[in-house]
Amino acid sequence: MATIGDVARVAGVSRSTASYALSGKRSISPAVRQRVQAAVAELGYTPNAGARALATSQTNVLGLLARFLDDEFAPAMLEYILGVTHMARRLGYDTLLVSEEDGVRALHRLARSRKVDGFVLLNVAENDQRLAALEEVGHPAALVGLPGGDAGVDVFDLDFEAGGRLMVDRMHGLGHRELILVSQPEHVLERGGAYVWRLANAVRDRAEALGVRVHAYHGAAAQPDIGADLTRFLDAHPHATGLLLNNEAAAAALPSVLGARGLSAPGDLSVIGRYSDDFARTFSLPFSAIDSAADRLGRSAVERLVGRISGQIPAAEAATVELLPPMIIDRGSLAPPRSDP
Amino acid sequence: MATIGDVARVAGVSRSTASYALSGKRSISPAVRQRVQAAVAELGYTPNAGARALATSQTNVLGLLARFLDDEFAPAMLEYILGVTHMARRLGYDTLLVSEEDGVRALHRLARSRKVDGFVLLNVAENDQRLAALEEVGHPAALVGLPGGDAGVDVFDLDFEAGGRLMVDRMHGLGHRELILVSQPEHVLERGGAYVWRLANAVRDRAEALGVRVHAYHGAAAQPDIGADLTRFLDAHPHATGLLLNNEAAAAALPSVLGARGLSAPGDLSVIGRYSDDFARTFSLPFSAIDSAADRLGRSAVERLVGRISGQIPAAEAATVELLPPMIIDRGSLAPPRSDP
DNA sequence: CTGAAAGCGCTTACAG
DNA sequence: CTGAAAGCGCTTACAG
Repeated sequence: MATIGDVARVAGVSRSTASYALSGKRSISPAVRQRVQAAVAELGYTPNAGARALATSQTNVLGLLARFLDDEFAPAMLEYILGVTHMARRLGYDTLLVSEEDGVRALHRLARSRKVDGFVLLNVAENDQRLAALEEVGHPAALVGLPGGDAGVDVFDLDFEAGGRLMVDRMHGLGHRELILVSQPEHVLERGGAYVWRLANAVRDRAEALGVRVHAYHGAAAQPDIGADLTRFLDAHPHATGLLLNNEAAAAALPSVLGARGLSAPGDLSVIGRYSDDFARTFSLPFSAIDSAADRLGRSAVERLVGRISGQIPAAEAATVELLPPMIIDRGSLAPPRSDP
Repeated sequence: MATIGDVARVAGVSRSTASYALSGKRSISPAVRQRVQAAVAELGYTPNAGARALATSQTNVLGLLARFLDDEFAPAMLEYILGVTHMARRLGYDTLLVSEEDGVRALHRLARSRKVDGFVLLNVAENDQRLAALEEVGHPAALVGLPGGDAGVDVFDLDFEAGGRLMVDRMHGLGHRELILVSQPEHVLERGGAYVWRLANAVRDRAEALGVRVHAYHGAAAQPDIGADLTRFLDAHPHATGLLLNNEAAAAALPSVLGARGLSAPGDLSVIGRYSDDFARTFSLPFSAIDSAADRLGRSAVERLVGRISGQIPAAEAATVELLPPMIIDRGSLAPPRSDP
């Protein structure tokens, strides 16, 4: 493998000149620059990452800490991951994907070994153990998911409260006065999945303010339980005309459940979900939904993180919380309630 | 951040002794070893990865080259990825996830910069551009997916031919004599998704040998097209009693399609799919299926790759092709055909 | 059983 | 505008 020494020799300059010619950190005569570039091309030179990391204390690698939970919807995680890897690459970074259980250990290991320049944490919980570790190690970081207290680092998330309000407003505007809300399982919530109650509380408050009845439930996160749950909820509230879903599995199961009852949306029931457009396409979900914008959140987190690492965002600049305004992607499952004869 | 020099000073030994005490590469008096270990614990010492990589030419990082295709089923990829990251970590490696379009470029970049010790290639095509690049760079590698020619590196895949035979044998054994096969879209095949025709051809040959009629189709990879496709296939062959699916989207869409027709499996139609258990659970698919064993394939690939990297598998040992025997996970969608009155 | 020293391949003050 | 040299933090022959 060619080294900078080889490049220097071929170009007939010193190693430092070769290095500067490549980094552009000091002015170089055009002739020399040309010779160096030619040598690089001829030798297929690429700097040794370890040597460069040792010399500069920069790795150009980001640590991506995913957190997979048994009772959550794994495929959704992939979109965040791809958002992160794509933006990272675009900005000149590679991504170390960490899926191990013990995120705290991983953070310490990667930070202390200087394997990465910063971290993106996915699926951040209300009371996330990893935040304390993050503070200890002192690496730059960005979170996807809004934690409870002050994180001390940049945070990106969908505005789930606004999402809850938006769901109710839309239904109310169409004339619906009795709704069913199906959230993620209580396990998710107890474990710190704050987005569950943030949306649910917002739905409740807004509904109350508007005089809309809401029956709020937690549903299972997988089949066949969630199908049975949905059937039960629909049985219990025959006069409900709108269904709000903050639970991917419920959305995926709904077509069969409606089919089995001979119902269709929006004819018999208006439906709003909350999931990604990708998810909708993959599983043919014909329901209007608030876009979870996973890809975009991943990208934004990386953009900001790299800004911190590179110093483009001054260290003094306080950490921000960026809550993405929810947007409903219309797939035709919303209409005024059927006026019963 | 503590260095080996700090450890040496605190332990009262030389840097080389500290290093050897940690690596165990030469014998160390128990007393010294103790002091070094105590110093490590006290200082929270972790070796600097860049420095170690520079000194040893080993990074303890694996490059994972995923390949996401528009018309393939992305969530399935996640299982391979997790199989890889989990086994890698267990063996002391981190995983660099590469999702960029141009896999060939990425291979060169990572190999030449010595950022990784070896590569796992996912979703390998019949005629995969990345294989030539792999040979050029000379890094150890393992493939998930069987390419056309001789890859020159270790290959892991599901035995799709045996899978095709197994599907037909099972249906035939139950008494079915007319089947419909729904494969991935032709795009997938043309692009080099050899597993599509490997399974399809095996189905055709076995069926012919057993005197079973098979209507073979390609179906779309997403909704709503795949739903329409399925409906069309079922309409065209009202006497078919068995359905073989080598197409995840088709499996996901089938419950609604059957529901709409008032059909159920296996009462009206026996069904065998080919997807992972995880997929079945997530989407509540009630169909018996050949397990795609993504997690296991990812793990096996890493195990072998690390064996090559570490030299535990001698370089002289020829590359192997490991085809996993297919296994049907029974979910109750298989029964003898209804004896029409 | 242990230490002093060279070397891995870069970058970057320092000097001219 | 360019070069000689130090230094990043490890590992590992070499020497005792």
